[in-house]
Amino acid sequence: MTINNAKIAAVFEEIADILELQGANAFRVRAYRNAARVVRAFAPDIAELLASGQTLPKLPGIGEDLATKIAEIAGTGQSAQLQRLRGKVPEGLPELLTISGLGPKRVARLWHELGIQTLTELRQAARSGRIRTLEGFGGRTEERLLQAVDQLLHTSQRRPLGRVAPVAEHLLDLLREVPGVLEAVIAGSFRRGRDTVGDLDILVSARAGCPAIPRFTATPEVATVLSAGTTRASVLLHSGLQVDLRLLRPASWGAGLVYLTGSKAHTIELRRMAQDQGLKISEYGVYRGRQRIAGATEESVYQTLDLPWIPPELREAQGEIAAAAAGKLPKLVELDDLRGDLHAHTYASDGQNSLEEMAAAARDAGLQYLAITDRTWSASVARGLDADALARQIDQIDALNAHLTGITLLKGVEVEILEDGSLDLPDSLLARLDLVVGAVHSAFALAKKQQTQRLLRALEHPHFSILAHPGARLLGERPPIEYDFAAVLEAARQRGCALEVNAQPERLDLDDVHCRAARDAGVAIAICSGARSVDDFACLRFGVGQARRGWVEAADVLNTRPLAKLRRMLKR
DNA sequence: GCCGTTTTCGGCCCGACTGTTTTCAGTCG
Repeated sequence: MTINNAKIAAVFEEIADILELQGANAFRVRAYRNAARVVRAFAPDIAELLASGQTLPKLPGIGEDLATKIAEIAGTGQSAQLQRLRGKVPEGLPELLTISGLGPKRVARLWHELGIQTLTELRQAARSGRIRTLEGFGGRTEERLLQAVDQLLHTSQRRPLGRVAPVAEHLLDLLREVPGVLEAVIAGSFRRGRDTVGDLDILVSARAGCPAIPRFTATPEVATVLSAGTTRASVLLHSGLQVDLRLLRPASWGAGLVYLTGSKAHTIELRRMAQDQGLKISEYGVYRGRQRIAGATEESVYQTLDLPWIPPELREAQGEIAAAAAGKLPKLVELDDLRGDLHAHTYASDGQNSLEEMAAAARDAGLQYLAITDRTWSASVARGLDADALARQIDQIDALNAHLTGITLLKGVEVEILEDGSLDLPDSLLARLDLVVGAVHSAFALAKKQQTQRLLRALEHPHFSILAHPGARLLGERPPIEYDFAAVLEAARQRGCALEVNAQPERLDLDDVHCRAARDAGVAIAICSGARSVDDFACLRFGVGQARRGWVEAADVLNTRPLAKLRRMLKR
């Protein structure tokens, strides 16, 4: 079994859960959770790093003890501490912590006083009315727990950002119509552009007496009201999605935005800095003593700490605050910087529209060029292109370009990277194209070493231009393939190939962490829609968001180049 | 468990909501 960073993080999360159930010091628990977060966001594969004799660099929140534990897990795949802790609590107990409304104290009491160890036992106890017999637990609590268990069993956790966006924007429209509402935005991980969101955090700026909360909880989209106070409400939609609404006065708008946008780690870092300066930051403002000295805008909050405004996508406590303090924040790529799209399909393979329709839609989306990259014959899609069909499409595109205005089509293909790393079309044909996009769509479970060899061999093909969705993941459906990212990155750098950020909501691949590593390595990034219909160019914004989370600037992105320059780069 | 040009000990972000409390603990974000 290979130990990747995510697995090391999972060990720390489990240790934190069990310690919490044992009533351990809350800050010690936090240290483990913090370590899990830091390890997960660290791009190099730690197990490989250590195996190759290198040492783990100093990471924030990872001291001597945790560094030793990381080395143990990376080397042996085990944690003696976790083994020991697992013996102390029933196996199913940590899972109970995932129930909304149940924390460590209550779970521990349910276990000690009622012998509840699993979700099923919790449900039975609630149904039979045993929970309300405990001191401090009442009938309401019992009822809510029952609901929460059913909720947990019936809904999946995080959802792709691009799938939630339409719902989010609809709710904003509703809220903006409520009298007294001045502004409404989605904050939280949605605003930070994370690839998936667990819930929606809506922030509303309103005058006193604004009925936003009762109007919100009464909308037909709401299935269950979890809580509703004067400044805050929490609901479940029929889809199971949780939405939290927060009401603020205009004077607190900026402070509220900072707080509710997070991330939690970023917020904590800011609040700590404020403490050092004798200030206090809350969602209502920045205070010196009782006096509010800032808070109406986000800029005013950061300014009290002598920081420039930090783009939401960077707010992950990954060095952005230090960069801001040093005046070294990146100037992040924006949607408008994209001059073209380098990955799109037509009905020649698995797309739904013609060359002409795709060209027109791309032009309407503000693009100057569009690469047509249909799938090839060995793909598991109907009508994948063979050599003859691709040759015909090349001629069609040449003919079409002769009278297209405002947009240029580039000749490309999304070629299959076969299991052995060969491509399913001959180099002689690929040579006639403007660019070659290659991707893995099969044999996802190859061992890491073989998978790496496969990708490295593909990158060696003389006409290979862009490695599409390198991890081949599908959010919520398929985990990323296992491969040596550092080796692939180095090969791409040497060969002058780009790595794609595929903007399809289920892909967003490269992810943020790998975007940043690619940028740091000087490997070009291509932000592409992978469009299969004329509507799909709209998802480019999610790809841009992912790149922004990876600190990517316009100059790091292949398709921000003007066409002439792009052609020169592709020739190399 | 981490961290430190005021510290190697003693701190560690801050506030809202709920339920069952006669004043607050637990949970959440």
